[in-house]
Amino acid sequence: MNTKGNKPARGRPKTMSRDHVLKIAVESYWAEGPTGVSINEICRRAGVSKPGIYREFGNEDGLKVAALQAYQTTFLAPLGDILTDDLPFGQALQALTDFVLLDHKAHGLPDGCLQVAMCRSKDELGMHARQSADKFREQTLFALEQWIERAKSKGQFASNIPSRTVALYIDAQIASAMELQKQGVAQDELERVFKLALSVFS
Amino acid sequence: MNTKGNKPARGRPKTMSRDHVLKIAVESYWAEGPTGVSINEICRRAGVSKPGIYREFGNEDGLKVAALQAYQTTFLAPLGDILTDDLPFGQALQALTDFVLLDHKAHGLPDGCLQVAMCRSKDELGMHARQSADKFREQTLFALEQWIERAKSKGQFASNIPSRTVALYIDAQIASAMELQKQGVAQDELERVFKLALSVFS
DNA sequence: AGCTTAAAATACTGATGGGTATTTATTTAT
DNA sequence: ATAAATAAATACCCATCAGTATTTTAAGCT
Repeated sequence: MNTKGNKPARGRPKTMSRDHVLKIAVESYWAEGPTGVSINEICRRAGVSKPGIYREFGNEDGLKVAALQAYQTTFLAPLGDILTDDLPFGQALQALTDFVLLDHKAHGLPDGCLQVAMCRSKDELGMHARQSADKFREQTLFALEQWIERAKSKGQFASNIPSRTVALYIDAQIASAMELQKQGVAQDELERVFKLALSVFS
Repeated sequence: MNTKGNKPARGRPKTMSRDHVLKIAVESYWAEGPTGVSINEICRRAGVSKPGIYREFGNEDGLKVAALQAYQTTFLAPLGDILTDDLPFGQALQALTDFVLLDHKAHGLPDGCLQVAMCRSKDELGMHARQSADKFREQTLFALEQWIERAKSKGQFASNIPSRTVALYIDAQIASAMELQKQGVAQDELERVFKLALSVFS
């Protein structure tokens, strides 16, 4: 909430930057998996003491929740926008393709998707991180579903396949594409695969 | 190789069953992930001492290799058969669907796919387990590719999409379906999603 | 200056991890 | 009987983990 907002009346001034720690945590969990990095290691990388982390985030679960939410708002917001912007269906599909083909390596960011990774390693996570991941997944599936519903009602999606089914399918295609990216599949190959996946709609 | 084949001339007779330990290991890694269960825990579950495991499998990496290979031959062989049986394309697609829709829970087995899980947690694995997972993945992609090539040459697959692209796509659909199963998605919903995925070929 | 407040850093705890040294038990060969 | 061989079981080693108690440092307040 406040990284700098209200300075307390007295006491030793805070030197640890919550945002800096979060950035390190997001990139670490993103690159190495939510269970692949320890708090000790994150402390080392962020140049911060362990009690500092615990004062700021409570416990490991709290850090993971904060990292996941930071990831969601920073890197997954564009996806939500595409689905709620009410674009013509074909245009939205193109935007989806662009989103998926974003070359993270070019921006110095890991491949893959932290949200997907958290969902997958659900049972090695704390309660709150699990809940946060589940909730976001639900919201995304719902947004996909509503988007398909709208496309149907606008006559841009001619099919009697249940919207929920289509939502699950598209969600899976996005996750798969990001997985392929992580595996090092070339961008043009990735594009062919994803466009093949979307070709079910034409 | 030999669980009982050659009995050594002398020494205390072996009581530990390699197959029993492997069965426990496969199910444990399958259900909880290749990094989600420790050797200590597998010892407990198998009712076997730790040095016993190390005598039999060398180290953790060796146990994972053995478990993965047991999984591959036991549960993934049918997939390979479908691809090499030279069935008519439509029939092979149906067999693929049946394979994916196998209800593991009904057989008391975990959902998801250990092979896929191993590939995904590659960088938390030992060298040999990683190599074994990679190799099997390559073989599967190659089998898929050849299968598509054959369908093309038989005129049952009319498209100019590269076979490698199609192979990556189908591989992703199988993995996605197993992931959905693990998430508890209903069988009929799963079937709709998978058939939607395969509808790109008709 | 001295007191209070709060964060930083160090050092610790107990549990668990992978892996192993050592001892004990059970067999065959002499 | 005893020695050799081999597996089983116990007990251990050291690293690392999540989490915490304790002390030190740096500020404001009086």
